Amino acid sequence: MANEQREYRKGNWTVAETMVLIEAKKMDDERRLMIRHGGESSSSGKPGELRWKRVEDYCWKNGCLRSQNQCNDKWDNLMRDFKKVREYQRRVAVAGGDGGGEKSYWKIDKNERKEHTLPSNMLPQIFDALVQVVERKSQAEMVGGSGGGGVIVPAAEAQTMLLPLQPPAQPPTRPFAEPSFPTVGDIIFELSSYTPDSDTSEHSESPAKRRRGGGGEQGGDGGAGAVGGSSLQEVCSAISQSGSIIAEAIQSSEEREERRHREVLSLHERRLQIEESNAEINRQGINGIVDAINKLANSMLDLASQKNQPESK
DNA sequence: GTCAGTATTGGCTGAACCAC
DNA sequence: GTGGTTCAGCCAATACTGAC
Repeated sequence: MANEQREYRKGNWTVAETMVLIEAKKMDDERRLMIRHGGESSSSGKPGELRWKRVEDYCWKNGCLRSQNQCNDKWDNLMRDFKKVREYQRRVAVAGGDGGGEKSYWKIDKNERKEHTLPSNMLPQIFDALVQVVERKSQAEMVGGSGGGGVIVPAAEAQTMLLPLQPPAQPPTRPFAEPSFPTVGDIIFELSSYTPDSDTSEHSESPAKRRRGGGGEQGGDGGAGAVGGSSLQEVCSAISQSGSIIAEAIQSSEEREERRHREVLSLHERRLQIEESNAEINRQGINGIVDAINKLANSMLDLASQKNQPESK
Protein backbone atom coordinates (compact mmCIF):
# COMPACT_ATOMS: atom_id res chain seq x y z
CA MET A 1 0.00 0.00 0.00
CA ALA A 2 2.64 2.44 1.05
CA ASN A 3 4.83 1.49 -1.81
CA GLU A 4 4.96 4.94 -3.27
CA GLN A 5 8.23 6.76 -2.86
CA ARG A 6 7.88 9.00 0.13
CA GLU A 7 9.73 12.26 0.36
CA TYR A 8 10.76 12.55 3.97
CA ARG A 9 11.10 15.88 5.64
CA LYS A 10 14.47 16.82 7.01
CA GLY A 11 15.68 19.28 9.56
CA ASN A 12 14.66 19.93 13.10
CA TRP A 13 11.59 18.34 14.51
CA THR A 14 8.78 20.75 15.28
CA VAL A 15 6.80 20.42 18.49
CA ALA A 16 3.81 19.28 16.47
CA GLU A 17 5.81 16.56 14.77
CA THR A 18 7.18 15.44 18.10
CA MET A 19 3.71 15.25 19.58
CA VAL A 20 2.53 13.19 16.62
CA LEU A 21 5.44 10.84 17.12
CA ILE A 22 4.66 10.45 20.80
CA GLU A 23 1.04 9.81 19.96
CA ALA A 24 2.07 7.25 17.39
CA LYS A 25 4.27 5.50 19.88
CA LYS A 26 1.49 5.51 22.40
CA MET A 27 -0.90 3.93 19.93
CA ASP A 28 1.66 1.33 19.05
CA ASP A 29 2.30 0.49 22.68
CA GLU A 30 -1.42 0.11 23.27
CA ARG A 31 -1.71 -2.11 20.29
CA ARG A 32 1.13 -4.31 21.42
CA LEU A 33 -0.30 -4.55 24.90
CA MET A 34 -3.62 -5.63 23.48
CA ILE A 35 -1.88 -8.29 21.51
CA ARG A 36 0.14 -9.38 24.49
CA HIS A 37 -2.87 -9.66 26.70
CA GLY A 38 -4.71 -11.72 24.17
CA GLY A 39 -6.84 -8.96 22.74
CA GLU A 40 -5.87 -9.90 19.24
CA SER A 41 -4.66 -12.99 17.61
CA SER A 42 -1.01 -12.92 18.15
CA SER A 43 -0.08 -11.70 14.76
CA SER A 44 2.49 -9.42 16.22
CA GLY A 45 5.24 -11.41 14.74
CA LYS A 46 4.29 -10.77 11.17
CA PRO A 47 7.63 -10.28 9.58
CA GLY A 48 6.44 -7.69 7.16
CA GLU A 49 4.71 -5.62 9.75
CA LEU A 50 7.53 -3.84 11.45
CA ARG A 51 6.89 -1.73 14.42
CA TRP A 52 8.51 1.48 13.32
CA LYS A 53 6.92 1.18 9.94
CA ARG A 54 3.57 1.36 11.67
CA VAL A 55 4.75 4.38 13.60
CA GLU A 56 5.89 6.00 10.37
CA ASP A 57 2.52 5.32 8.77
CA TYR A 58 0.71 6.83 11.69
CA CYS A 59 2.95 9.88 11.54
CA TRP A 60 2.32 10.32 7.84
CA LYS A 61 -1.39 10.16 8.35
CA ASN A 62 -1.05 12.94 10.85
CA GLY A 63 1.15 15.26 8.90
CA CYS A 64 4.52 14.26 10.27
CA LEU A 65 6.47 13.34 7.17
CA ARG A 66 9.33 11.40 8.70
CA SER A 67 10.81 8.03 7.96
CA GLN A 68 10.77 5.13 10.35
CA ASN A 69 14.46 5.61 10.99
CA GLN A 70 13.96 9.26 11.75
CA CYS A 71 11.13 8.36 14.09
CA ASN A 72 13.25 5.76 15.79
CA ASP A 73 16.18 8.12 16.23
CA LYS A 74 14.03 10.95 17.44
CA TRP A 75 12.36 8.66 19.91
CA ASP A 76 15.75 7.55 21.20
CA ASN A 77 16.85 11.10 21.71
CA LEU A 78 13.56 12.02 23.30
CA MET A 79 13.84 9.17 25.76
CA ARG A 80 17.37 10.09 26.65
CA ASP A 81 16.38 13.64 27.47
CA PHE A 82 13.21 12.54 29.17
CA LYS A 83 15.01 10.14 31.48
CA LYS A 84 17.54 12.74 32.46
CA VAL A 85 14.83 15.19 33.38
CA ARG A 86 12.76 12.56 35.15
CA GLU A 87 15.73 11.37 37.16
CA TYR A 88 16.58 14.92 38.09
CA GLN A 89 13.01 15.62 39.15
CA ARG A 90 13.04 12.55 41.33
CA ARG A 91 16.24 13.59 42.97
CA VAL A 92 14.81 17.03 43.61
CA ALA A 93 11.68 15.50 45.06
CA VAL A 94 13.55 13.17 47.35
CA ALA A 95 15.90 15.91 48.43
CA GLY A 96 12.99 17.93 49.63
CA GLY A 97 11.90 19.85 46.61
CA ASP A 98 12.34 23.55 46.30
CA GLY A 99 12.78 23.99 49.96
CA GLY A 100 16.10 22.25 49.67
CA GLY A 101 19.00 23.22 47.55
CA GLU A 102 17.74 22.04 44.19
CA LYS A 103 14.93 23.51 42.20
CA SER A 104 12.57 21.81 39.85
CA TYR A 105 13.78 21.45 36.29
CA TRP A 106 11.08 23.82 35.15
CA LYS A 107 12.29 26.52 37.47
CA ILE A 108 15.92 26.57 36.61
CA ASP A 109 17.37 28.42 33.70
CA LYS A 110 19.34 27.20 30.77
CA ASN A 111 22.71 27.54 32.43
CA GLU A 112 21.69 25.62 35.50
CA ARG A 113 20.27 22.92 33.30
CA LYS A 114 23.54 22.73 31.53
CA GLU A 115 25.42 22.44 34.80
CA HIS A 116 23.30 19.42 35.67
CA THR A 117 23.87 17.96 32.21
CA LEU A 118 20.17 18.22 31.58
CA PRO A 119 18.62 18.97 28.22
CA SER A 120 18.29 22.69 27.92
CA ASN A 121 14.99 22.89 26.21
CA MET A 122 12.70 20.03 27.13
CA LEU A 123 9.19 21.41 26.74
CA PRO A 124 6.67 20.71 29.49
CA GLN A 125 4.07 19.55 27.02
CA ILE A 126 6.48 17.06 25.51
CA PHE A 127 7.59 15.90 28.91
CA ASP A 128 3.99 15.45 29.96
CA ALA A 129 3.18 13.46 26.86
CA LEU A 130 6.19 11.25 27.45
CA VAL A 131 5.22 10.74 31.05
CA GLN A 132 1.86 9.49 29.89
CA VAL A 133 3.37 7.06 27.43
CA VAL A 134 6.14 5.77 29.64
CA GLU A 135 4.12 5.47 32.80
CA ARG A 136 1.17 3.90 31.08
CA LYS A 137 3.43 1.39 29.47
CA SER A 138 5.20 0.47 32.66
CA GLN A 139 1.91 0.27 34.50
CA ALA A 140 0.39 -1.92 31.89
CA GLU A 141 3.38 -4.16 32.04
CA MET A 142 2.81 -4.57 35.71
CA VAL A 143 -0.84 -5.38 35.26
CA GLY A 144 -1.62 -8.53 37.05
CA GLY A 145 0.59 -7.42 39.85
CA SER A 146 -0.74 -5.03 42.42
CA GLY A 147 -1.11 -2.52 39.66
CA GLY A 148 -0.74 0.26 42.14
CA GLY A 149 2.68 1.58 41.61
CA GLY A 150 3.65 5.17 41.75
CA VAL A 151 2.33 7.11 38.88
CA ILE A 152 4.19 10.13 37.82
CA VAL A 153 1.58 12.67 37.04
CA PRO A 154 2.67 15.16 34.49
CA ALA A 155 3.11 18.61 35.86
CA ALA A 156 0.66 20.34 33.60
CA GLU A 157 -1.95 17.67 34.02
CA ALA A 158 -1.65 17.66 37.74
CA GLN A 159 -2.14 21.36 37.73
CA THR A 160 -5.27 21.20 35.73
CA MET A 161 -6.65 18.29 37.60
CA LEU A 162 -5.94 19.30 41.12
CA LEU A 163 -6.35 23.00 40.81
CA PRO A 164 -9.52 23.32 38.83
CA LEU A 165 -10.04 26.85 40.00
CA GLN A 166 -6.75 28.04 38.66
CA PRO A 167 -7.31 30.76 36.14
CA PRO A 168 -6.53 29.59 32.66
CA ALA A 169 -3.02 30.72 33.22
CA GLN A 170 -1.62 28.24 30.79
CA PRO A 171 -2.54 28.70 27.19
CA PRO A 172 -3.22 25.50 25.33
CA THR A 173 0.22 25.51 23.87
CA ARG A 174 2.91 26.80 26.09
CA PRO A 175 5.77 28.05 23.99
CA PHE A 176 8.63 27.60 26.37
CA ALA A 177 6.76 27.55 29.51
CA GLU A 178 8.15 27.51 32.91
CA PRO A 179 5.20 26.89 35.14
CA SER A 180 5.41 29.83 37.40
CA PHE A 181 2.84 28.74 39.93
CA PRO A 182 3.40 25.96 42.41
CA THR A 183 3.90 22.76 40.56
CA VAL A 184 1.43 20.34 41.99
CA GLY A 185 2.91 17.94 39.53
CA ASP A 186 6.09 18.15 41.48
CA ILE A 187 4.23 17.38 44.64
CA ILE A 188 2.68 14.32 43.09
CA PHE A 189 6.08 13.54 41.74
CA GLU A 190 7.40 13.65 45.23
CA LEU A 191 4.65 11.47 46.58
CA SER A 192 5.08 9.03 43.77
CA SER A 193 8.71 8.67 44.47
CA TYR A 194 7.94 7.80 48.04
CA THR A 195 5.62 4.95 47.29
CA PRO A 196 6.96 1.60 48.31
CA ASP A 197 7.06 0.37 44.78
CA SER A 198 7.97 3.72 43.53
CA ASP A 199 10.14 3.13 40.55
CA THR A 200 7.49 2.07 38.16
CA SER A 201 9.64 2.81 35.24
CA GLU A 202 12.57 0.98 36.61
CA HIS A 203 10.64 -2.18 36.03
CA SER A 204 10.24 -1.55 32.42
CA GLU A 205 13.40 0.36 32.36
CA SER A 206 15.84 -0.54 29.82
CA PRO A 207 17.27 -3.94 29.65
CA ALA A 208 20.31 -2.00 28.72
CA LYS A 209 20.32 -0.27 32.04
CA ARG A 210 20.22 -3.60 33.73
CA ARG A 211 22.90 -4.90 31.47
CA ARG A 212 25.22 -2.05 32.23
CA GLY A 213 24.61 -3.49 35.54
CA GLY A 214 25.90 -2.18 38.74
CA GLY A 215 24.80 1.18 37.45
CA GLY A 216 27.04 2.43 40.17
CA GLU A 217 26.20 6.08 40.19
CA GLN A 218 22.49 5.61 40.56
CA GLY A 219 23.02 3.28 43.44
CA GLY A 220 20.06 4.84 45.12
CA ASP A 221 17.45 2.70 43.52
CA GLY A 222 14.40 1.41 45.21
CA GLY A 223 15.36 1.44 48.80
CA ALA A 224 16.79 4.90 48.82
CA GLY A 225 13.52 6.45 49.77
CA ALA A 226 13.38 4.66 53.07
CA VAL A 227 10.53 6.48 54.68
CA GLY A 228 10.01 6.28 58.36
CA GLY A 229 6.62 4.93 59.42
CA SER A 230 4.57 2.47 57.48
CA SER A 231 1.53 4.68 58.00
CA LEU A 232 3.20 7.43 56.06
CA GLN A 233 3.87 4.94 53.35
CA GLU A 234 0.26 3.93 53.31
CA VAL A 235 -0.93 7.50 53.10
CA CYS A 236 1.51 8.25 50.35
CA SER A 237 0.59 5.21 48.36
CA ALA A 238 -3.11 5.94 48.84
CA ILE A 239 -2.64 9.48 47.59
CA SER A 240 -0.57 8.26 44.74
CA GLN A 241 -3.15 5.66 43.78
CA SER A 242 -5.91 8.24 43.88
CA GLY A 243 -3.81 10.49 41.75
CA SER A 244 -3.24 7.74 39.27
CA ILE A 245 -6.94 6.95 39.06
CA ILE A 246 -7.81 10.58 38.44
CA ALA A 247 -4.98 10.92 35.96
CA GLU A 248 -6.14 7.87 34.10
CA ALA A 249 -9.69 9.12 33.93
CA ILE A 250 -8.61 12.49 32.63
CA GLN A 251 -6.22 10.90 30.24
CA SER A 252 -8.75 8.55 28.77
CA SER A 253 -11.27 11.32 28.34
CA GLU A 254 -8.65 13.45 26.66
CA GLU A 255 -7.81 10.61 24.38
CA ARG A 256 -11.42 10.12 23.44
CA GLU A 257 -11.75 13.80 22.77
CA GLU A 258 -8.65 13.82 20.67
CA ARG A 259 -9.76 10.81 18.71
CA ARG A 260 -13.12 12.44 18.06
CA HIS A 261 -11.40 15.58 16.96
CA ARG A 262 -9.29 13.65 14.50
CA GLU A 263 -12.32 11.83 13.18
CA VAL A 264 -14.14 15.11 12.70
CA LEU A 265 -11.16 16.52 10.86
CA SER A 266 -10.85 13.55 8.57
CA LEU A 267 -14.59 13.58 7.91
CA HIS A 268 -14.35 17.24 7.09
CA GLU A 269 -11.52 16.57 4.71
CA ARG A 270 -13.41 13.78 3.05
CA ARG A 271 -16.47 15.98 2.71
CA LEU A 272 -14.39 18.68 1.03
CA GLN A 273 -12.97 16.13 -1.37
CA ILE A 274 -16.41 14.80 -2.21
CA GLU A 275 -17.73 18.30 -2.69
CA GLU A 276 -14.86 19.09 -4.97
CA SER A 277 -15.37 16.01 -7.04
CA ASN A 278 -19.10 16.72 -7.17
CA ALA A 279 -18.41 20.20 -8.40
CA GLU A 280 -16.05 18.83 -11.00
CA ILE A 281 -18.62 16.30 -12.16
CA ASN A 282 -21.25 19.04 -12.33
CA ARG A 283 -18.92 21.24 -14.31
CA GLN A 284 -18.24 18.46 -16.77
CA GLY A 285 -21.91 17.65 -16.99
CA ILE A 286 -22.86 21.23 -17.67
CA ASN A 287 -20.12 21.53 -20.26
CA GLY A 288 -21.43 18.41 -21.92
CA ILE A 289 -24.96 19.74 -21.93
CA VAL A 290 -23.80 23.06 -23.34
CA ASP A 291 -21.91 21.25 -26.07
CA ALA A 292 -24.89 19.12 -26.87
CA ILE A 293 -27.18 22.14 -27.02
CA ASN A 294 -24.73 23.95 -29.26
CA LYS A 295 -24.52 20.98 -31.58
CA LEU A 296 -28.26 20.66 -31.61
CA ALA A 297 -28.65 24.34 -32.39
CA ASN A 298 -26.12 24.11 -35.17
CA SER A 299 -27.76 21.11 -36.72
CA MET A 300 -31.15 22.81 -36.47
CA LEU A 301 -29.75 25.86 -38.19
CA ASP A 302 -28.24 23.64 -40.88
CA LEU A 303 -31.51 21.88 -41.32
CA ALA A 304 -33.41 25.12 -41.56
CA SER A 305 -31.01 26.57 -44.08
CA GLN A 306 -31.21 23.38 -46.16
CA LYS A 307 -34.98 23.60 -46.19
CA ASN A 308 -34.89 27.21 -47.22
CA GLN A 309 -32.52 26.71 -50.14
CA PRO A 310 -34.70 24.65 -52.59
CA GLU A 311 -37.59 27.03 -52.13
CA SER A 312 -35.49 30.01 -52.96
CA LYS A 313 -34.49 28.39 -56.29
C1' DG B 1 18.60 -23.34 21.39
C1' DT B 2 18.45 -20.25 17.48
C1' DC B 3 17.03 -16.34 15.13
C1' DA B 4 14.79 -12.03 13.97
C1' DG B 5 12.95 -8.01 15.77
C1' DT B 6 13.27 -4.63 19.17
C1' DA B 7 14.96 -1.53 23.03
C1' DT B 8 18.46 1.01 25.01
C1' DT B 9 22.69 3.39 25.43
C1' DG B 10 26.95 5.55 24.04
C1' DG B 11 29.74 7.64 20.76
C1' DC B 12 30.60 10.06 16.69
C1' DT B 13 29.83 13.37 12.67
C1' DG B 14 27.93 17.18 10.24
C1' DA B 15 24.81 21.05 9.74
C1' DA B 16 22.68 25.01 11.68
C1' DC B 17 22.69 28.56 14.82
C1' DC B 18 24.55 31.98 18.03
C1' DA B 19 27.80 34.90 20.56
C1' DC B 20 32.07 37.12 20.41
C1' DG C 1 35.55 34.38 10.78
C1' DT C 2 35.84 31.40 14.71
C1' DG C 3 34.54 28.59 18.45
C1' DG C 4 30.87 26.61 21.14
C1' DT C 5 26.41 24.48 21.41
C1' DT C 6 22.51 21.92 19.93
C1' DC C 7 20.31 18.64 17.33
C1' DA C 8 19.55 15.13 13.72
C1' DG C 9 21.32 11.16 12.01
C1' DC C 10 24.09 7.10 11.88
C1' DC C 11 26.42 3.16 13.82
C1' DA C 12 27.84 -0.43 17.14
C1' DA C 13 27.19 -3.10 21.18
C1' DT C 14 24.39 -5.53 24.25
C1' DA C 15 20.37 -7.73 25.99
C1' DC C 16 15.49 -8.99 25.98
C1' DT C 17 11.37 -11.18 23.77
C1' DG C 18 8.69 -14.15 21.11
C1' DA C 19 8.35 -17.42 17.35
C1' DC C 20 10.01 -21.57 15.52
